[in-house]
Amino acid sequence: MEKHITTIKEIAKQLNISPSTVSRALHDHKSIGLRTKANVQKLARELNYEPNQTAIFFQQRKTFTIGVILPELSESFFSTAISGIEDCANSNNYTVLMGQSHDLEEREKQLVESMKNHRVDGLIVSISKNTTNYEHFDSLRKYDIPVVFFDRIPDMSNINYVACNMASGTTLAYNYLRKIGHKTIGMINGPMNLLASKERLEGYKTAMSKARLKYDPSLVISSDLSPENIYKVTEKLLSLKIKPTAIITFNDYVMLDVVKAVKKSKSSKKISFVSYANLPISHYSANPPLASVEQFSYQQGHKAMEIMLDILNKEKKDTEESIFYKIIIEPKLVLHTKL
Amino acid sequence: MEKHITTIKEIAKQLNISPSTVSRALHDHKSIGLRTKANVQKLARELNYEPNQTAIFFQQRKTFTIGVILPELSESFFSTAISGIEDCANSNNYTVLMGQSHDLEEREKQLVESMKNHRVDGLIVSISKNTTNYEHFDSLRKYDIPVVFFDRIPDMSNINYVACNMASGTTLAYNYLRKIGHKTIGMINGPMNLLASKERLEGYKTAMSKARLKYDPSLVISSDLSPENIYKVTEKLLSLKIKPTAIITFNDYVMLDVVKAVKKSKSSKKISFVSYANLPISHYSANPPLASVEQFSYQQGHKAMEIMLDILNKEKKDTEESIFYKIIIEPKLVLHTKL
DNA sequence: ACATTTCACGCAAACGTTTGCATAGATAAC
DNA sequence: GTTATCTATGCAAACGTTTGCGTGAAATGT
Repeated sequence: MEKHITTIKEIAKQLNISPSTVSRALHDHKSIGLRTKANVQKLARELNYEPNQTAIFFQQRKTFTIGVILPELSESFFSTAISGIEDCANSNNYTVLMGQSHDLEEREKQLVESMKNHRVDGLIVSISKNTTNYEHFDSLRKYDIPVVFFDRIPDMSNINYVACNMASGTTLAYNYLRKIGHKTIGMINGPMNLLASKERLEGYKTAMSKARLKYDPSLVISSDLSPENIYKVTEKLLSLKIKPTAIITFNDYVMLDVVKAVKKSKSSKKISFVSYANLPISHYSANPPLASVEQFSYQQGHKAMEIMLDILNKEKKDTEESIFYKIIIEPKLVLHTKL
Repeated sequence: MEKHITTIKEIAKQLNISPSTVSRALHDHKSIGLRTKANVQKLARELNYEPNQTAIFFQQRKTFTIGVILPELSESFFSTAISGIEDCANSNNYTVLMGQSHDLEEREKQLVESMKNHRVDGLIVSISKNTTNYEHFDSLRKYDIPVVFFDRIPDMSNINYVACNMASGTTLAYNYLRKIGHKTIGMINGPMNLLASKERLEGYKTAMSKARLKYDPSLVISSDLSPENIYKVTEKLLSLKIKPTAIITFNDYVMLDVVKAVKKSKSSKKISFVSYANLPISHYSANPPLASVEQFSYQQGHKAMEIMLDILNKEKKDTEESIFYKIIIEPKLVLHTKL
């Protein structure tokens, strides 16, 4: 393995032709003679020529790279989602540049900056839960870098996104619990600055009003998703005069903490759970949810990337019509059978 | 937001100085006068100058990008590991280019190729379990792209790697099970072409020989990790004359399938498990393992990146001594208390 | 006052590839 | 035989940045 790196120039020199001819020959350009084309391709193979992408990226002002920023890779929802993104990207010859914000706005900002400087062709983002300001995404417009949000999306109208309809998911969950006999159904929600929390609440209310029931605010409690806080709000829920017999939890991680809290409280009654599937094996757990709202994380990621490709291809044709893609994925209620 | 992108050349023209001076001024080069330095920096800020990394990458033959290839992002072991990689990379101004092989050798090859063309500065790899040939990594030497393997490492000597000592982990597991009274301890291992499987077997044997026990091969069965196969080998293990009262499983995913199989078999005896922690919440499961061998995935990823940085910095000094980093992380046995 | 050093900056090449335009020769059209 | 068309190729610029080398001018030394 000689350490020499073959360039177009060298091939040109060896064949006594110009670099442009070599370049065109390698691209199978029609204006190159069959003879030279064959010669070039043969020599390229012999010398083990490999195009220098960094040069091409620079020259073409296109990197075939998509930036992905998400809160936490170790959260299974996101790792599954990025898996979908990567699969779609890869089969379209794009690669994925990745960064985690760890739910810090500052870090998210830095990552956007970094991605921008890397000249990614597009950015797919699930925003940090602590992000309140979205200005750092504005600067991307200058470079024509489109942004597609998924799952955790900012509350703005002029954006592309793909997300799951948490409202209808919650309605499904509520209706299911009623159907199997529960009368008092509580909910431990997330922080209200998240759209996802608002939607859950909305779905909860919708289900009740459709069933002509009166909404009792004390049955729905917001938490900041920290274990301590979840413990506190669970106690609060269990101390109500009319205790819930079933609880809808913001997600599986929350459920696990709620289960713990319930155990500690030594509540005599058995409480049923419905959760949102962040964890692939939540139904293996000791006190599994009766059902989970499936959010199709892989599909969300995949779809986000599809949208991105669409946008990038549209851009080429320079149709300056700013249409925003807003894809809503309908969640499904998955019933868990006992093992 | 005007769509104009400021370059060094423009700053130069506006100030009537040369681009080289601007470049140096922005880099705080000592040979630039304080006056001009200030002027340049002021104008750069005003015009919102942002360096074009693609140009820099090209010029410097350095991309500050690390490629990461691993089998499956949705496996929590790997998503946690890449989280560690990314954190370390990010705090050292590197970004991460990511690809999953889905355990396919062909795909892995393509990814290596792609990463090479992207001119990543280094490559961190956990090889696909179906990879038998490692030649595709050779071509990286030509570009001086160092490779660091982690967790799933090829059986070669001239490589850098960081991995967990599965042998001693298994010994720990075995000894623990003996200590709490188990006499017949089975193991459901992975495919023997994986080093990890060999090590587990080795650790199993070591534990036995240290305890002056005779190794019974029928108690240790290899599986190909597919649910069907796991089901089959579990049945085989349960049909032995002297049935195991405890089973060490290759990892948590395997354990879940084994638990299922045991349930189906309606074996009267309760079987205890010890597993290797791939899943963060395996101990929440209905039939949780008594203990898990903690593999420190985050730390493995982080360490792999640290090694990479070390190699890249050494390279700069051009010391042509090829030393290979071989980092072994000692696993820990984590005992699970019942919820 | 002259030699020498230091300072502050500019010139130009280089990194590898692509592409619009020009052109020499060949072929075809009339 | 002249003009028009086509084929196959080369030239040179461009993408934005960095850097070795050169050079006037100012500062320092004697």
